[in-house]
Amino acid sequence: MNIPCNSCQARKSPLCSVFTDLEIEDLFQLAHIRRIKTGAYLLHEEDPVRQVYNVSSGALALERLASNGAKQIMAFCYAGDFIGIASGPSYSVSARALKPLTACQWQEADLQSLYKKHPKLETRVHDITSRVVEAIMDQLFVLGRKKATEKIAWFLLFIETRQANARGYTSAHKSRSFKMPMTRVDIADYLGLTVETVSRAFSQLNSKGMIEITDKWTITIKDRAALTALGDYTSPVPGRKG
Amino acid sequence: MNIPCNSCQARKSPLCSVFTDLEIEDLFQLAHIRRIKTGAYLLHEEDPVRQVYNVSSGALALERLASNGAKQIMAFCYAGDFIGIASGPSYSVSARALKPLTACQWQEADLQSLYKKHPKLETRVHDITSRVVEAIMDQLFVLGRKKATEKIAWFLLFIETRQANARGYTSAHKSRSFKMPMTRVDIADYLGLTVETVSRAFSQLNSKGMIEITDKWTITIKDRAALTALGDYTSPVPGRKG
DNA sequence: CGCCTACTTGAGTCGAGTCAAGAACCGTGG
DNA sequence: CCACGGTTCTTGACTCGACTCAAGTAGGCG
Repeated sequence: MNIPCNSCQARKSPLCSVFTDLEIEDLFQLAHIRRIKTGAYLLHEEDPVRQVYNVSSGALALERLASNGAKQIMAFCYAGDFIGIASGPSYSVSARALKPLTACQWQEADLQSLYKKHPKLETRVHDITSRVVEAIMDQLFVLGRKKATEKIAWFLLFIETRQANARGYTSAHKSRSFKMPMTRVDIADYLGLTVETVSRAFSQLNSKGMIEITDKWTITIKDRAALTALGDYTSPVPGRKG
Repeated sequence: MNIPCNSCQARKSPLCSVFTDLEIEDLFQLAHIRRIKTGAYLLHEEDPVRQVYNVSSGALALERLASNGAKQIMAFCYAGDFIGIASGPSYSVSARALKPLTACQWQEADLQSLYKKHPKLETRVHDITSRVVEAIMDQLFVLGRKKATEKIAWFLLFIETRQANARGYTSAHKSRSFKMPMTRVDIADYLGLTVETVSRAFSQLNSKGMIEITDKWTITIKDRAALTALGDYTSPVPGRKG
C-alpha cells in the first residue's frame, strides 16, 4: 500500500522512527491529516482531550492565557513533535500555528488499542513525555534565573539546535544561519519579557557582533563561543537511558 | 506477611493506591528503605539514573544549580511523590531533604520486570509524569508572568493545597493554618526571586491582613478571596482523563 | 549565654517595564 | 508599478519594581 509516511518530515521523529514501514501503516490507517493555516489554533486549552497529534510540517506555539490577558508560551513545536497528552480532562495549553501546519491526528480513544497492538508506541509516547519534562525544566531555569540578554542568547542557541534536529529528521544540513518562525512578541511571551526588551537584546547582540540579523526572521550566529558563554547554554545530550 | 506499607503515609498516594495489599508486597519486596537527614541529598543531578524513589515521609526540593552558583528549585516533593524518572542518562535535578526523609528505593533495572508483572504500574508512573508536566507549566506561567507579591500569594495557596493533599492520603484534616518545610531562600529559589523580596512580600501580605505569620514556618490564610485574586490561583481539577 | 543561621528592614541602584514615536515590512488594491 | 493601511519591529525617554548592599533582629542549639 502507498502511504505518504515515507516522504513525511516526521518519519524519522522519535515517535515514527521506531516503526517499520509495515507497522506504520497500522498507525496511518487510523490517522487523519489535519491542515491549519498560520495563526489558527489546532487545539484550545479548555478543549476536552479527544485527539492527539504528531506534527508533520510547520511550527506551533503551545501557550496559555491568563485572565488578565498575559500570555505564556510553554514550547515551540516542529515536525516530529507529539502533542496532546494531558493528565487532566482538558489540554492545559493551546496550540497556535506559527506557519501553515500539517499534522497527523489520532482519536485519543484509538490510542489505547494501538498501545495494545504496538507496545513500543506506549513506551515511546511516555519517553517523549519525560523529555518534555526536561525541556520545560530548562526553560524554568532560564525564566527564573537569567537576565534579558542571557535569555535571548540562550534562546537563539536553543532554537537553532532545535530546528537543526527537526530538519535533521530528513536531511542533516549544516549552516550557520537559520530562519525562525516566531515573532518578537512570541519570543517575549516564551521568555517572560516584553517585545521592547527582546528587540533591544537582539540589537545589542547584533552590535556586539555575536549575531547578524539578515532580515528579522533570519539570524546568523557569528560568535558562538561568546553567545554560549553569555547564555550558559549546554546543548542537550543525545544519549538515552539504558 | 507483615509489611509497613499499610501504615505508610504514601499508601494512598497516586502510585501505591492502585495496588491491593497483596500486590504491594511484590513492590515492597524489591524496595529498600532510604533515610536521609535534613539538608542531605537523596540524589544529585549528575548521577546516573539507577534508582527511583517514592517518598514515604518528609519533604524534598528538586533543584538545579547553574555554573555561576544560581539555583532554581523545580518542585517541592512530599509523601507520595514519585521521583527519579529521567529521559537522559542522569537525573537532571538534585533532590535535597527539607526535613528528615524516608523513601522507598527501587533499582531502575527492577522497574522493567515490575512493569511486566504489574502493567498498571507503568501506566501510573507515566500518568505521574504527565502530571509533572502540568505542574511545571503552572510554575512556568508564574515565573514568566507574575510580579513578586503575586508569586508569593500564588505560592502560599499552592503549597497549602499541596500539603493538604499529601496529608489527605492519611487523614483529611481541615485547618486554615499550615506549616511549611522550606526556608525563605528556598521559596526565592523556587519563584525566581531574592530572599529579601520574598521577605518583603510576606510582610506586605501580613500587614494587609491577608495572611498571619505565627512563626516563620507557620502561616494562616486570613483572607482567602483576596489572596486568590492577587495570585490568580485556580486550584487543580481533581478530574482524571477518561 | 553566646554563636550561628535565618529572617527582616532600610537605602540606593539598576534592569526591565511602560509609554510613545518613528521606521521597516507586508499584503491589498488602484 | 506605486500608494496605502496595518502590523511588526526598533529606538528613546522615563518610571518603577526587584536586586544589591548593609545593618539589625529573632530563633535554635550547643
